[in-house]
Amino acid sequence: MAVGSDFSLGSVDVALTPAARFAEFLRTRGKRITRQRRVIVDHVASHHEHFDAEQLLAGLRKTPEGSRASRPTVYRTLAEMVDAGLLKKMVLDGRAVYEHDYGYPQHDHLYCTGCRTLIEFSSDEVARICDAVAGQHQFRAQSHRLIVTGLCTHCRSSKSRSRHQDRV
Amino acid sequence: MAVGSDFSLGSVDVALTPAARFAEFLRTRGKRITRQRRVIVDHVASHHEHFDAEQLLAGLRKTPEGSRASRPTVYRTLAEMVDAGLLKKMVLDGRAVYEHDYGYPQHDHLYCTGCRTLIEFSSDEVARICDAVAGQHQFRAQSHRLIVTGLCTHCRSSKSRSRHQDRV
DNA sequence: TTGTCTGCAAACACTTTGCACTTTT
DNA sequence: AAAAGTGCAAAGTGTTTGCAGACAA
Repeated sequence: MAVGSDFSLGSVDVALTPAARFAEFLRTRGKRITRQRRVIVDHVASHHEHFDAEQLLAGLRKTPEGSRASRPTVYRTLAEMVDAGLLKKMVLDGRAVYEHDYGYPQHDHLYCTGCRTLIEFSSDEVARICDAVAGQHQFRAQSHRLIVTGLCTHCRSSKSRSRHQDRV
Repeated sequence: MAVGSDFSLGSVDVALTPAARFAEFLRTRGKRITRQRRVIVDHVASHHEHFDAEQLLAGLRKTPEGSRASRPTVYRTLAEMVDAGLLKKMVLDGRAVYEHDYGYPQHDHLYCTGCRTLIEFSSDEVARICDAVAGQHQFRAQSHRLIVTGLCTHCRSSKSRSRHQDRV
């Protein structure tokens, strides 16, 4: 993941707000800082849960500001935010789910097939293993994704009721 | 190519051929052993690489036998084979990829975004970590999936050429 | 002004489904 | 004969794209 700041005067990068970081990203790419892009980053930055495009769109439409961002624009902007290193994308049950990646520590997930909830956890062992394995295969690891699928306490109780299919 | 005998006199389950295992699965579910299901399992069992529905369909259509299995039937049968524990499904670049799961040891993958190749590796440490983490969160782990994304040696050379987008 | 962005509608890839007919049991 | 399976065509999902008008620089 190439993150670096093009102009580093001190310890710049880390202190930037997501919006500022995105603005910088756009600027260095000759892209424009439009109203919709601003509204979208702000909205995303103010919500810290995992979300998908549809949820974001729904959230935006609750505000007069965000109502003006269309679905295509939301999709386009999400892709840009991933490029900018603000968001991380993963695919669950056939749709893309996003989470914050800027200023957030590396982590992995437990995924409950009952309630479709993601639980975060950290383990530096995982990263260590990835590096080791990559090395053994002359592979240049860029990132990894570990998802432990199962049932959370809550869903384990109502297990027999809910038909939890294992789509991956 | 279906190999073995359907009647094992010694150690049962593990010794079953994929086709036999599938037949048993179908039987116990009141499902029927049709020509297309037979052709599909046999074809799948005789190819040991990762594949997606389209590749399987293409492969089937090269044989007179398999030509009679339609796309919907292939999809339906793949789902059944996953249920039967013969195949494991994962999603990469927006389409489902299958791999053998019957009689194959647990493993994880390195995924090259350049050539979209999966490289298998095993690490019991990973399973250990998953269990540990699940325990800490009162989570009942059913399975896990670890994918290390990056570039293989080959693609690392032609890195600048190939536009390797990071869809996940 | 210039060139990027946007919204719309249509297109997309992959997968699933309704239904009349075919097969297995 | 009864029940389950199949193929076809059509419908879904979630996401992407072509294009003309809107807008940031």
